[in-house]
Amino acid sequence: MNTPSPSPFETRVVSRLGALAPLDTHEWEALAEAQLVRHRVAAHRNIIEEGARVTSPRIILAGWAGRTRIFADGRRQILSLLLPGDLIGKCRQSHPLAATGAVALTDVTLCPAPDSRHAKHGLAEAYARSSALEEYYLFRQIARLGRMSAYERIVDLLLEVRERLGAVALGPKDSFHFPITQEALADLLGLTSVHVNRTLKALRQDGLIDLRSSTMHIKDPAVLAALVEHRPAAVFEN
Amino acid sequence: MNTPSPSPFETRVVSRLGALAPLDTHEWEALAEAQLVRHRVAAHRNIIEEGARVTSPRIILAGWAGRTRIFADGRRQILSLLLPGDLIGKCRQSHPLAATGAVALTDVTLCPAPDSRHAKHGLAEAYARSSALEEYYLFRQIARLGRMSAYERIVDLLLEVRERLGAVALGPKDSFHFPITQEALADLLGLTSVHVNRTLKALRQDGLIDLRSSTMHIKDPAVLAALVEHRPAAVFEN
DNA sequence: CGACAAGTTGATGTTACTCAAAAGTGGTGG
DNA sequence: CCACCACTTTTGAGTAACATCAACTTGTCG
Repeated sequence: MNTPSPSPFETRVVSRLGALAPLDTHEWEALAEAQLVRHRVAAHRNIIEEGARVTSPRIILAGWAGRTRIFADGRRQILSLLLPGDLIGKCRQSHPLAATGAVALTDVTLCPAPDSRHAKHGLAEAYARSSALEEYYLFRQIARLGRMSAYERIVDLLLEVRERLGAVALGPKDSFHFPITQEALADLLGLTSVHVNRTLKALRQDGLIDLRSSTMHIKDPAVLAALVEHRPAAVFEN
Repeated sequence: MNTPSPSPFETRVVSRLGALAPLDTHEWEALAEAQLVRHRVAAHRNIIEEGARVTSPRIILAGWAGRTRIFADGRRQILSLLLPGDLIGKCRQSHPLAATGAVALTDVTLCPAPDSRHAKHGLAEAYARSSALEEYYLFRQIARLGRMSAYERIVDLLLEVRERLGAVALGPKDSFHFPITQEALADLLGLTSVHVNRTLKALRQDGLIDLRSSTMHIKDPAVLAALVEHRPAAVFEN
């Protein structure tokens, strides 16, 4: 459960927060220290049970997770994707009403998120911005599910993941690790895994992507972006 | 643009905030005063343009509105419903990144939302809770779009509206004013207006609802709730 | 090498979309 | 009060997108 020192990769992950707002040395230290207390969750395991009491806030150091809503008959909707650097467990709202579950889509490593109340303004600011971004992606997810075809949904999601990972873990030449199963992808995009499979095949045949052994390579981001009229990341000033 | 005194109805609307958190007399006064400055937006008109600069926060006194995302080819997705008593324009997050548009689905009356910074803790608390609720409904909207049939989507939405209006404007015997067009309903639920029409017909034939001249009557809420395994409003303890 | 999860493919069924037109509704001005 | 208009609702017929069911194949890991 504990590992001596954070890897450079994970340090980079936590620094996503630093990119969201300037942090002072005290806050950087708090983050570095937080990383020493790791917690791992195996793929397919729940990180938070749906309807559970509020847990203390955590940061995802590695792996992909998702907020989930499970139906009584077994249907599952992944409400939103949680990627390395994302906060989970909601520092954000004093009233964590939205008791959704969270599941590890791959093996996931977590660490506690430093309390922003004991910190300077910077960390609280970073959390607030992270939360604002999260809301932006929720709206995007709604538009995707409500008004896009299967083909467009996948394209739009790929662009979103690329954008979100960009700050953290983008590989060379627009390729990145894409470890999610087609089953999970289906639950995220409101489709069946069979249809996801066929649609990915179509994307490959159209020469838009190259997906092999969990590595996604986007051949031409601009072409994808045009398909879903994607405006490059709503940049926020200040 | 100004009307002398708030009607009892609208007073009741603003009091939704009072139901979310206890307010002191000073805050009640601020709310009462805010209502004197009205602003009307006709149906189909935009309240906020998509991508516009942040506007000052407002409260919906009357009418229905919706956050929107418009696609270049004309497709429209209503991201969320904004009902009387709801806040619009986001007091909530210091970083209003999510620059969605907002459209009046019916004639809408607005008033400015009192600044919570000048107020006691109560008002800020009420805003925070309102915002937490909003997030809850966003998650619900995602689950609806991603994993429910047209029939279920409408049922689930009706229960949500009933629940949200309940605090404010529920008529006698589970009937309430339901002024939204089938076109707007379609854009909200990710369907076409034709299919919404047919599905409403099915709901009527199944004896679940009675919808005449914009008045929705739910015959047996429990039956509807069973159809979508609806748990009665996530009540939040202090 | 065996076992199990994940990916792939085919055949068929269903839900929801599209196009098109008719019928209802409410508001406005003569 | 009626005639007209625009908007909304309703209905029909044909189609496309996606789901379902059921194999079979390919990886992965012990």
